[in-house]
Amino acid sequence: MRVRSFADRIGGFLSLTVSEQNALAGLEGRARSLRRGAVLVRENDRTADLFVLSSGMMMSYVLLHDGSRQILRFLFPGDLAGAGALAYATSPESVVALADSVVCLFDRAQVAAVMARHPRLALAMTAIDQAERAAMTDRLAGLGRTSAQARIAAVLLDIRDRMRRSGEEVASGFTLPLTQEEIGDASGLTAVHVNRMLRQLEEMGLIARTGGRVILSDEVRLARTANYVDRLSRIDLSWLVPIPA
Amino acid sequence: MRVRSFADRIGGFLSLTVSEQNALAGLEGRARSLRRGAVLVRENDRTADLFVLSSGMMMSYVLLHDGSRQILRFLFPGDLAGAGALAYATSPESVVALADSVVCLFDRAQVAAVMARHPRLALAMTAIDQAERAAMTDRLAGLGRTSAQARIAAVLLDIRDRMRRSGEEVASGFTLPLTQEEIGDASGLTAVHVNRMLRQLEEMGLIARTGGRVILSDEVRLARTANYVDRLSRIDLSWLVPIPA
DNA sequence: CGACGCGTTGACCTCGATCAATTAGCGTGG
DNA sequence: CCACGCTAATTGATCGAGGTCAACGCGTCG
Repeated sequence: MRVRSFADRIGGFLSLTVSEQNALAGLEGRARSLRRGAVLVRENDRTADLFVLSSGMMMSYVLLHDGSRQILRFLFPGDLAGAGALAYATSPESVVALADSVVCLFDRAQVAAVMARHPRLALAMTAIDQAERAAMTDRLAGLGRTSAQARIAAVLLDIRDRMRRSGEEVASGFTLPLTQEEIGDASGLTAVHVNRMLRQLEEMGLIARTGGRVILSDEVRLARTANYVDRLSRIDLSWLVPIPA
Repeated sequence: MRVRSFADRIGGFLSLTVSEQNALAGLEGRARSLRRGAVLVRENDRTADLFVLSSGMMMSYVLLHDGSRQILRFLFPGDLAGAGALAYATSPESVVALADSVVCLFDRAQVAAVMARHPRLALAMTAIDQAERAAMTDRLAGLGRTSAQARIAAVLLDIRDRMRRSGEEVASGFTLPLTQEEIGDASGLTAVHVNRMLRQLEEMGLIARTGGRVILSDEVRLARTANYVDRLSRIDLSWLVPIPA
């Protein structure tokens, strides 16, 4: 199983000073293991913790009054989540494990202290968050303005890229760790229609499926139909380098 | 015309020290006036600036390959935008003035410097950003999972609350500074359907319209049908207070 | 074996899109 | 003051993407 720390993630965008590395190492908080399906945070729970997913896979979502669910984000090793705790006393979203997972919890005061001492880390964190925001706006545009087919294609590409970034070896294909209902809740569709769109993408030759595995056969056309951009890969922190502590 | 600085906005959540006030005052950047319709930033433009809207009203949006538009956010005086510059060399979104407006531009290096010197401001900025993220997830859930009627109701409530926060006196009603097409591009609907939903809300007695003015006649029912939450009003930074510089 | 969750498929329906036409508001020039 | 032209709002008719409902297959687990 792939394991990633937050230091690994930040280090991927910025070369860290020893002092910064130590700060991040010292931050490694309370570890907690979660079984598949276990709920880490429930919407409106009182919470003061942020966390980094160390291994496994999780998702965050909100529930609407009629019981329907909108999945906001899939989490992979190295991802920071729960940052809502910086602004709210209670969580604006629920977080649940999609696979057996391990998380590292940090109290927001710890996070604040590290940010105060290491401005460059604070800025890197902010920048990564901005990239996630951009990814979210892409999803917003997808839900508001694109076809069911495009949304499914986008989900597939997004998960593939996030798996890769988290250290998984994803060559041509990967095992989709989601039910079609979950894909639907992420893309604003019903499970039934997700099924039809997967079939359609398959018939068009853009993907192939065998068992639980998905192969992105024609990434170029897939990315084009999805309007997809890998926001995390475009991060440019070069302007930040000349500002050491 | 209402004018708001970023200091006003942050000060609304946190009592600032003199040093912090000075830092924000010193940050007030290059002012720039924009006519209604003027484009401040275009998607993929090279940019290193963030900005605060001082007066007027703007919006950010992205364009899809087929030419359709998704409005991401409406900006009111005091709102910070362009934070994508912290992560990217080119803007992930376009920003345009919806009314004659004035903005204050800051280079990201300036912003970084202030954040480095004033950790509490950095955290407050981060927290406000988290609140905007929460608002965006609400919109995501709205687009993915709610009816056209609910989305329109949400847009109306959102704009009302943002106007209020920016200092506008919004009693029972306000002048909607948007075309129905813009409301549609914000909510993932067509202008035609926006029109029908406005009429429907009117017939249901939830809103009233006279000329360009909208009156939210039954806020309670409106909020219920919209699944609406005012994220900015729930920010709780009390935990931050005990960490002075 | 039976219950259950998930995937798959078909039949049908609805919400919102699309197409089209009309009306209202408003600034401009005569 | 009025004719014109443009943009936005409004309304009706029709279409279609995606939802809903229902049935069935298949694998897993107790």
